[in-house]
Amino acid sequence: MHSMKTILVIEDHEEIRENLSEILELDGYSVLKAADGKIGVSVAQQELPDLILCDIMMPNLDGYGVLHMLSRNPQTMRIPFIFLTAKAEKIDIRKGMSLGADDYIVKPFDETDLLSAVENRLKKFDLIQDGSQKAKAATKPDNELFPNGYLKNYNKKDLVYHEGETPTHVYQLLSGKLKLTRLSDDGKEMVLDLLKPGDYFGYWSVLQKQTTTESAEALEPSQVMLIPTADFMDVVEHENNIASKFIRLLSNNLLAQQYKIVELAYNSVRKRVASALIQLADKYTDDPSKPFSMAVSRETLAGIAGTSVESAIRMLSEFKADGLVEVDKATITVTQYDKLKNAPY
Amino acid sequence: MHSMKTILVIEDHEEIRENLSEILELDGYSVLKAADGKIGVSVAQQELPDLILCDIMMPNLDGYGVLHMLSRNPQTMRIPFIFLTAKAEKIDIRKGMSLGADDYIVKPFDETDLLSAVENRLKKFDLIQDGSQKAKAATKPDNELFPNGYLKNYNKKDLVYHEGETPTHVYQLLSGKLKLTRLSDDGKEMVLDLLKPGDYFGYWSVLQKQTTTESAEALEPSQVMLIPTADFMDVVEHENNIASKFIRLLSNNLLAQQYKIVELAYNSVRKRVASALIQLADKYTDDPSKPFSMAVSRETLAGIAGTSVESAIRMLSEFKADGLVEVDKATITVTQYDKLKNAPY
DNA sequence: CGTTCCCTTGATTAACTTCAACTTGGGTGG
DNA sequence: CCACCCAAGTTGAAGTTAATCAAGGGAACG
Repeated sequence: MHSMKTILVIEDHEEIRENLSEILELDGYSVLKAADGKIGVSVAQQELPDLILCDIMMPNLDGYGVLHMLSRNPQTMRIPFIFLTAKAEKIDIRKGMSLGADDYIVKPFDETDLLSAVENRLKKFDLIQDGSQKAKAATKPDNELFPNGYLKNYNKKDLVYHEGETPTHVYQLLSGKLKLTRLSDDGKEMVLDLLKPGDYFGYWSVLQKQTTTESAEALEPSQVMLIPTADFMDVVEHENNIASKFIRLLSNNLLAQQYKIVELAYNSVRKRVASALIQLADKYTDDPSKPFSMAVSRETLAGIAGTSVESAIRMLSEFKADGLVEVDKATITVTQYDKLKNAPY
Repeated sequence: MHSMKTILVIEDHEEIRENLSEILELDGYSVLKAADGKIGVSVAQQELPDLILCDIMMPNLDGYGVLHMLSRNPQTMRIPFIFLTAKAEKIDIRKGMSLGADDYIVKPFDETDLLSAVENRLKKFDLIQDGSQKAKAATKPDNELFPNGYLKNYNKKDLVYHEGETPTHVYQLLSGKLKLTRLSDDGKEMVLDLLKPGDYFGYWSVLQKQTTTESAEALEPSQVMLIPTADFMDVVEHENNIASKFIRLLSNNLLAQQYKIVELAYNSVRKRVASALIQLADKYTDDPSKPFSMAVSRETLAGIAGTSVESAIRMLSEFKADGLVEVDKATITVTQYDKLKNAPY
């Protein structure tokens, strides 16, 4: 498939390093290993691999340092560079991307994710001798829209995809709840949208042919259908009714976001938190008139409202004092939907 | 055309009232006149017109009062109600819409706009005996995408369309500059997007089949192509390549708005104003590296940044003091594009 | 030549974030 | 089962930011 590409793995944990190497070798790559940043840089400069996978947190020289040093050498600056990162370190992602990393893989990683990220980056890299792989017959069954779609389950806090990745799929949420979030420059998390079963997501990045600009995280155990991007594009470009379906979805999202923009610009935090609760209730209940309970972390709530966790909590206790909501541990119950919605301040 | 529909005009200024009546009568409507709100209400209840045009600012009983009173009477509550409003009274629009007005016409009004608004409302009203006007052959020339599009010129401050109207067209800006704005509940104006020649706009409302949620205002003399909505939908639904073009436009807009959301939620006003200037420069110049001058009112700038006019001005003078921009009357020149863009705070 | 609109600046006030300390609860390992 | 720990939630106090209110300047327009 690929003519023996060489990949350099820089990672201080032996177990992870060996695991990675094994996966890559099984897929037919030649693998170089380095146990810390310093070794990594020297190997990279001697061997000039086709791609580099590099951990961020390492003794001696960390991942940022490696990237920085390699990007100053003309011979190594163009080698595709993918960071490995632990789930927790949210803010780091932006830092790395701004330094010029090409992609991110979050540990613990999925085998498929890893290989497709690697493959994607290599493909993008040698676009010179490209252009020979868009054959594929045009046979589309009608009952199953996306024949190559497959299912995957996510647990609470799992990421379906991550800000800055190359999109590999388009997604449809089948069950559970997800949030789409984006980090600001100073690492605060803004919730762009909440998803409910049936919602498609992630397709805008595919349509714009750019890396994802937001992350998708499960709020509870969820089942998602993954549709390979090529599949999706194929269908959208050749099937009229599907195209217009996505046009409608897009314009719907667009209008919802317009509303959010105005709200964020000029409404008080109190109003925004109230609005966040309403949005949650609207998304996740059929009949908003009766009391609706939901388990939302304060952090998520703050992210929807676009405020600090502390402020969100303060507003929440105000609402509680006013008898609009009830709070029991993590469970928030909206008892006075209408009053909450129409509160003037 | 219409079987002698009756329209009631409630307006205290005789000149405007007569002018309106004349236009409507010429178009074949039967017109009733009322010189103030009180008279208007009694005429409406006696004559039960098919549609009511009503000024807002009036002695005795103002437009809101008229609407309120009529909406309490079962006989009159369903009569389509269109407000007439002077350009200045921005905030009033929301108030009226929330009271149940169906549409707005801004004075001084364009004859065509007036008649199409009236016609639209009447059409929507008797959807009972509707359904006999979607004939039209399917002949679409390829060179001219939208054969029924026509041109129209707008001067500075003119509105192409107005928040809350029923969309009658989809638009493409051919020359000039436009802003898309939306008012917050307390009447502050947020600029959702700036448009440059070539941009399509207003199509999202058409695709969602709902009234417009934003206004489009010319920032300088501009030429716009107006495409009837039916035409647009026809083309989008049946021509693959056009559909995918609009899919791309939509997803592009969507991503731009995501960015704006995060910025509004968590960035300082200083950053937002800087960002607004960058956005202006990016939109309206080909080479952002060289100094770029633009004539923007402080109000518009504040609207883009989502802040008060005073704050926008303060930031502007800070930038001036730092040598990043130069200001001469209304003309702002960005001299240090990069510094402005990358300023950390 | 007055009036209006837009811009600008200063002073005050209100809102919200940040920092820091403390509480609670759920889970884990001894 | 208890002790401990870590994460999430909560509260108070201090500090910052930006909106608001108020006043005045200057150009433009009739």
